[in-house]
Amino acid sequence: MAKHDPHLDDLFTALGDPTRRAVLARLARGPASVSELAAPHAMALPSFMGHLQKLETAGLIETRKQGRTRICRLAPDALAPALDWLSKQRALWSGRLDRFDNYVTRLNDARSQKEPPHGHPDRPRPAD
Amino acid sequence: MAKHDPHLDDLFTALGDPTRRAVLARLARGPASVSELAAPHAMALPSFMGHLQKLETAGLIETRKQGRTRICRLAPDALAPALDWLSKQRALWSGRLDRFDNYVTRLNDARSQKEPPHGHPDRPRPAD
DNA sequence: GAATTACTTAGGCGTATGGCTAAGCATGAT
DNA sequence: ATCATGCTTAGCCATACGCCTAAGTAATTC
Repeated sequence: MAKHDPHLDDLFTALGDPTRRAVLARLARGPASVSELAAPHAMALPSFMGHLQKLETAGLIETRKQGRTRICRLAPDALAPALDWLSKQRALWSGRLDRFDNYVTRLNDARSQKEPPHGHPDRPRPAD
Repeated sequence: MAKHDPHLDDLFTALGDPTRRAVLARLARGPASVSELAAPHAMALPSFMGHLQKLETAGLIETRKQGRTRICRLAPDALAPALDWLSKQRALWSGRLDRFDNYVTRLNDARSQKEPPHGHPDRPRPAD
Protein backbone atom coordinates (compact mmCIF):
# COMPACT_ATOMS: atom_id res chain seq x y z
CA MET A 1 0.00 0.00 0.00
CA ALA A 2 3.01 2.30 0.24
CA LYS A 3 2.79 4.04 3.63
CA HIS A 4 4.22 7.24 2.31
CA ASP A 5 6.54 7.09 -0.58
CA PRO A 6 9.09 9.90 -0.50
CA HIS A 7 9.75 9.29 -4.16
CA LEU A 8 6.20 10.36 -4.94
CA ASP A 9 6.80 13.57 -3.05
CA ASP A 10 9.70 14.44 -5.28
CA LEU A 11 7.88 13.33 -8.37
CA PHE A 12 4.72 15.31 -7.87
CA THR A 13 6.55 18.32 -6.51
CA ALA A 14 8.79 18.31 -9.55
CA LEU A 15 5.71 18.25 -11.77
CA GLY A 16 4.11 21.10 -9.86
CA ASP A 17 6.13 23.76 -11.62
CA PRO A 18 5.35 25.09 -15.10
CA THR A 19 8.98 25.55 -16.05
CA ARG A 20 9.76 21.97 -15.19
CA ARG A 21 6.73 20.62 -17.01
CA ALA A 22 7.73 22.67 -20.02
CA VAL A 23 11.19 21.17 -19.89
CA LEU A 24 9.72 17.70 -19.82
CA ALA A 25 7.43 18.49 -22.71
CA ARG A 26 10.29 19.86 -24.70
CA LEU A 27 12.45 16.91 -23.82
CA ALA A 28 9.77 14.57 -25.05
CA ARG A 29 10.69 15.74 -28.55
CA GLY A 30 14.23 14.57 -28.04
CA PRO A 31 17.32 15.10 -25.87
CA ALA A 32 18.82 18.55 -25.59
CA SER A 33 21.66 20.41 -23.97
CA VAL A 34 21.17 22.58 -20.91
CA SER A 35 21.48 25.86 -22.75
CA GLU A 36 19.13 24.67 -25.44
CA LEU A 37 16.56 23.79 -22.83
CA ALA A 38 17.10 27.00 -20.95
CA ALA A 39 16.79 29.26 -23.99
CA PRO A 40 13.01 29.76 -24.01
CA HIS A 41 12.74 30.31 -20.29
CA ALA A 42 13.87 33.87 -19.60
CA MET A 43 15.78 33.17 -16.44
CA ALA A 44 19.41 33.05 -15.42
CA LEU A 45 21.17 29.80 -16.08
CA PRO A 46 21.84 28.91 -12.45
CA SER A 47 18.15 29.32 -11.68
CA PHE A 48 17.30 27.08 -14.55
CA MET A 49 19.85 24.53 -13.46
CA GLY A 50 18.03 24.35 -10.18
CA HIS A 51 14.99 23.10 -12.04
CA LEU A 52 16.98 20.53 -13.94
CA GLN A 53 18.48 19.42 -10.68
CA LYS A 54 15.07 18.73 -9.25
CA LEU A 55 13.93 16.92 -12.31
CA GLU A 56 16.97 14.73 -12.07
CA THR A 57 16.55 14.17 -8.34
CA ALA A 58 12.96 13.17 -8.98
CA GLY A 59 14.30 10.68 -11.48
CA LEU A 60 12.46 12.30 -14.35
CA ILE A 61 15.49 13.08 -16.44
CA GLU A 62 18.97 11.71 -16.88
CA THR A 63 21.91 13.82 -17.85
CA ARG A 64 25.46 13.19 -18.83
CA LYS A 65 28.26 15.39 -19.78
CA GLN A 66 29.63 15.32 -23.25
CA GLY A 67 32.56 17.64 -23.59
CA ARG A 68 31.57 20.89 -22.02
CA THR A 69 27.88 20.49 -22.74
CA ARG A 70 25.46 18.48 -20.65
CA ILE A 71 22.93 16.46 -22.54
CA CYS A 72 19.57 15.87 -20.88
CA ARG A 73 17.07 13.25 -21.77
CA LEU A 74 13.96 11.78 -20.27
CA ALA A 75 14.18 8.86 -17.91
CA PRO A 76 12.17 6.03 -19.43
CA ASP A 77 9.58 4.99 -16.90
CA ALA A 78 9.82 7.82 -14.46
CA LEU A 79 6.20 8.82 -14.75
CA ALA A 80 4.94 5.36 -13.99
CA PRO A 81 4.73 5.70 -10.19
CA ALA A 82 2.80 8.95 -10.41
CA LEU A 83 0.51 7.63 -13.05
CA ASP A 84 0.06 4.50 -11.03
CA TRP A 85 -0.88 6.32 -7.86
CA LEU A 86 -3.27 8.58 -9.67
CA SER A 87 -5.10 5.88 -11.56
CA LYS A 88 -5.43 3.72 -8.47
CA GLN A 89 -6.79 6.66 -6.61
CA ARG A 90 -9.24 7.54 -9.31
CA ALA A 91 -10.45 3.98 -9.46
CA LEU A 92 -11.29 4.15 -5.77
CA TRP A 93 -12.96 7.52 -6.12
CA SER A 94 -15.28 6.66 -8.90
CA GLY A 95 -16.21 3.41 -7.25
CA ARG A 96 -17.11 4.98 -3.94
CA LEU A 97 -18.20 8.47 -4.70
CA ASP A 98 -21.83 8.00 -5.54
CA ARG A 99 -22.42 5.39 -2.89
CA PHE A 100 -21.09 7.56 -0.09
CA ASP A 101 -22.49 10.69 -1.48
CA ASN A 102 -25.90 9.13 -1.22
CA TYR A 103 -25.17 7.82 2.22
CA VAL A 104 -24.00 11.10 3.62
CA THR A 105 -26.67 13.12 1.99
CA ARG A 106 -29.23 10.86 3.53
CA LEU A 107 -27.46 10.98 6.86
CA ASN A 108 -27.26 14.73 6.94
CA ASP A 109 -30.81 15.05 5.98
CA ALA A 110 -31.84 12.71 8.77
CA ARG A 111 -29.73 14.54 11.32
CA SER A 112 -30.91 17.99 10.54
CA GLN A 113 -34.49 16.82 10.72
CA LYS A 114 -34.47 14.40 13.59
CA GLU A 115 -31.31 15.08 15.61
CA PRO A 116 -30.78 11.50 16.70
CA PRO A 117 -29.12 11.33 20.17
CA HIS A 118 -26.67 8.71 19.03
CA GLY A 119 -24.39 11.23 17.29
CA HIS A 120 -22.92 9.73 14.17
CA PRO A 121 -23.57 6.09 13.44
CA ASP A 122 -20.60 3.89 12.66
CA ARG A 123 -19.22 4.77 9.33
CA PRO A 124 -19.86 2.01 6.86
CA ARG A 125 -16.31 0.67 6.52
CA PRO A 126 -16.61 -0.14 2.86
CA ALA A 127 -15.59 -3.77 2.75
CA ASP A 128 -11.91 -2.76 2.85
CA MET B 1 -1.18 21.43 -25.47
CA ALA B 2 -1.91 23.90 -22.65
CA LYS B 3 0.87 26.51 -22.68
CA HIS B 4 1.17 26.52 -18.92
CA ASP B 5 -1.82 25.67 -16.89
CA PRO B 6 -1.75 27.19 -13.41
CA HIS B 7 -4.35 24.67 -12.34
CA LEU B 8 -1.86 21.88 -12.96
CA ASP B 9 0.61 23.68 -10.72
CA ASP B 10 -1.81 23.58 -7.84
CA LEU B 11 -2.85 20.04 -8.58
CA PHE B 12 0.59 18.51 -8.72
CA THR B 13 1.88 20.62 -5.87
CA ALA B 14 -1.04 19.50 -3.73
CA LEU B 15 -0.20 15.90 -4.55
CA GLY B 16 3.44 16.41 -3.68
CA ASP B 17 2.88 16.12 0.04
CA PRO B 18 2.46 12.84 1.90
CA THR B 19 -0.06 14.22 4.37
CA ARG B 20 -2.26 15.47 1.58
CA ARG B 21 -2.01 12.24 -0.38
CA ALA B 22 -2.91 10.36 2.78
CA VAL B 23 -5.96 12.54 3.22
CA LEU B 24 -7.05 11.82 -0.31
CA ALA B 25 -6.52 8.11 0.19
CA ARG B 26 -8.50 8.19 3.36
CA LEU B 27 -11.20 10.24 1.75
CA ALA B 28 -11.50 7.71 -1.02
CA ARG B 29 -13.09 5.42 1.58
CA GLY B 30 -15.78 7.95 2.19
CA PRO B 31 -16.37 11.54 3.36
CA ALA B 32 -15.17 12.57 6.78
CA SER B 33 -15.10 15.51 9.11
CA VAL B 34 -12.00 17.64 9.58
CA SER B 35 -11.15 16.23 12.98
CA GLU B 36 -11.69 12.70 11.78
CA LEU B 37 -9.28 13.32 8.95
CA ALA B 38 -6.81 15.07 11.18
CA ALA B 39 -6.74 12.38 13.86
CA PRO B 40 -4.03 10.11 12.43
CA HIS B 41 -1.72 12.92 11.49
CA ALA B 42 0.01 14.09 14.65
CA MET B 43 -0.07 17.77 13.95
CA ALA B 44 -1.93 20.77 15.27
CA LEU B 45 -5.32 21.37 13.75
CA PRO B 46 -4.49 24.70 12.11
CA SER B 47 -1.53 23.08 10.39
CA PHE B 48 -3.73 20.32 9.14
CA MET B 49 -6.34 22.79 7.98
CA GLY B 50 -3.66 24.34 5.83
CA HIS B 51 -3.37 21.07 3.96
CA LEU B 52 -7.12 20.80 3.53
CA GLN B 53 -7.12 24.33 2.26
CA LYS B 54 -4.63 23.47 -0.43
CA LEU B 55 -6.50 20.38 -1.43
CA GLU B 56 -9.62 22.45 -1.79
CA THR B 57 -7.84 25.20 -3.70
CA ALA B 58 -6.48 22.57 -6.03
CA GLY B 59 -10.03 21.42 -6.54
CA LEU B 60 -9.29 17.97 -5.17
CA ILE B 61 -11.80 18.08 -2.35
CA GLU B 62 -15.05 19.82 -1.62
CA THR B 63 -16.17 20.74 1.86
CA ARG B 64 -19.31 22.02 3.39
CA LYS B 65 -20.25 22.91 6.86
CA GLN B 66 -22.84 20.97 8.68
CA GLY B 67 -23.52 22.44 12.05
CA ARG B 68 -20.17 22.98 13.65
CA THR B 69 -18.41 20.23 11.77
CA ARG B 70 -17.04 20.50 8.28
CA ILE B 71 -17.54 17.51 6.06
CA CYS B 72 -14.93 16.86 3.39
CA ARG B 73 -15.32 14.71 0.37
CA LEU B 74 -13.48 14.11 -2.84
CA ALA B 75 -14.20 16.20 -5.88
CA PRO B 76 -15.35 13.86 -8.60
CA ASP B 77 -13.04 14.36 -11.58
CA ALA B 78 -10.35 16.43 -10.01
CA LEU B 79 -7.58 14.02 -10.88
CA ALA B 80 -8.45 13.98 -14.54
CA PRO B 81 -6.26 16.91 -15.64
CA ALA B 82 -3.20 15.50 -13.88
CA LEU B 83 -3.84 12.03 -15.19
CA ASP B 84 -4.40 13.48 -18.60
CA TRP B 85 -1.17 15.43 -18.68
CA LEU B 86 0.80 12.48 -17.42
CA SER B 87 -0.56 9.96 -19.84
CA LYS B 88 -0.13 12.28 -22.79
CA GLN B 89 3.40 12.91 -21.72
CA ARG B 90 4.15 9.26 -21.31
CA ALA B 91 2.75 8.54 -24.72
CA LEU B 92 5.20 10.99 -26.21
CA TRP B 93 8.09 9.64 -24.21
CA SER B 94 7.72 6.05 -25.15
CA GLY B 95 7.25 7.00 -28.76
CA ARG B 96 10.47 8.97 -28.94
CA LEU B 97 12.67 7.46 -26.33
CA ASP B 98 14.11 4.49 -28.12
CA ARG B 99 14.53 6.31 -31.38
CA PHE B 100 16.51 9.12 -29.85
CA ASP B 101 18.21 6.95 -27.37
CA ASN B 102 19.62 4.94 -30.20
CA TYR B 103 20.61 8.01 -32.10
CA VAL B 104 22.38 9.67 -29.24
CA THR B 105 24.06 6.53 -28.05
CA ARG B 106 25.42 5.98 -31.50
CA LEU B 107 26.49 9.58 -31.73
CA ASN B 108 28.32 9.59 -28.44
CA ASP B 109 30.00 6.34 -29.20
CA ALA B 110 31.28 7.69 -32.47
CA ARG B 111 32.59 10.84 -30.87
CA SER B 112 34.41 9.24 -27.99
CA GLN B 113 36.15 6.87 -30.31
CA LYS B 114 36.98 9.05 -33.24
CA GLU B 115 36.72 12.63 -32.01
CA PRO B 116 35.62 13.93 -35.35
CA PRO B 117 36.93 17.47 -36.01
CA HIS B 118 33.55 18.59 -37.14
CA GLY B 119 32.31 19.08 -33.59
CA HIS B 120 28.71 18.07 -33.21
CA PRO B 121 26.76 17.32 -36.34
CA ASP B 122 23.40 18.94 -36.67
CA ARG B 123 20.99 17.40 -34.30
CA PRO B 124 18.08 15.71 -35.99
CA ARG B 125 15.55 18.47 -35.32
CA PRO B 126 12.59 16.16 -34.91
CA ALA B 127 10.21 17.23 -37.62
CA ASP B 128 9.17 20.48 -36.00
C1' DG C 1 -27.03 30.21 29.85
C1' DA C 2 -22.78 27.99 30.68
C1' DA C 3 -19.65 24.57 29.22
C1' DT C 4 -17.93 21.71 25.48
C1' DT C 5 -16.93 20.81 20.91
C1' DA C 6 -15.21 21.78 16.35
C1' DC C 7 -13.37 24.71 13.70
C1' DT C 8 -11.32 29.32 12.59
C1' DT C 9 -8.28 33.29 12.70
C1' DA C 10 -4.04 35.65 13.86
C1' DG C 11 0.52 35.71 14.21
C1' DG C 12 5.19 33.83 14.72
C1' DC C 13 9.27 30.84 13.47
C1' DG C 14 12.62 28.14 10.81
C1' DT C 15 13.53 26.09 6.41
C1' DA C 16 12.92 25.51 1.53
C1' DT C 17 12.06 27.42 -2.95
C1' DG C 18 12.86 30.25 -6.85
C1' DG C 19 15.04 33.89 -8.48
C1' DC C 20 19.48 36.84 -9.04
C1' DT C 21 24.75 38.25 -9.78
C1' DA C 22 29.45 37.26 -9.86
C1' DA C 23 33.20 34.30 -10.17
C1' DG C 24 35.13 29.91 -11.29
C1' DC C 25 36.37 25.88 -13.87
C1' DA C 26 36.74 22.90 -17.88
C1' DT C 27 36.56 22.20 -23.01
C1' DG C 28 36.87 23.61 -27.79
C1' DA C 29 38.20 26.80 -31.23
C1' DT C 30 41.74 30.00 -33.09
C1' DA D 1 48.73 30.36 -25.64
C1' DT D 2 44.58 32.67 -25.74
C1' DC D 3 39.98 33.28 -25.89
C1' DA D 4 35.14 31.99 -26.11
C1' DT D 5 31.69 28.80 -24.65
C1' DG D 6 28.99 26.12 -21.43
C1' DC D 7 28.20 24.84 -17.45
C1' DT D 8 29.14 25.10 -12.24
C1' DT D 9 29.74 27.01 -7.63
C1' DA D 10 29.03 30.40 -4.18
C1' DG D 11 26.43 33.55 -2.09
C1' DC D 12 22.45 36.71 -1.52
C1' DC D 13 17.47 37.93 -1.31
C1' DA D 14 12.32 37.67 -1.10
C1' DT D 15 8.59 34.84 -0.71
C1' DA D 16 6.15 30.57 0.33
C1' DC D 17 5.68 26.39 3.09
C1' DG D 18 4.87 23.68 7.06
C1' DC D 19 4.66 23.79 11.57
C1' DC D 20 3.40 25.85 16.09
C1' DT D 21 0.58 28.38 20.06
C1' DA D 22 -3.04 31.31 21.55
C1' DA D 23 -7.24 33.29 21.23
C1' DG D 24 -11.81 33.66 18.82
C1' DT D 25 -16.42 32.14 16.98
C1' DA D 26 -20.27 29.24 16.19
C1' DA D 27 -23.08 25.13 17.34
C1' DT D 28 -24.42 21.46 20.75
C1' DT D 29 -25.04 19.72 25.07
C1' DC D 30 -26.24 19.98 29.83
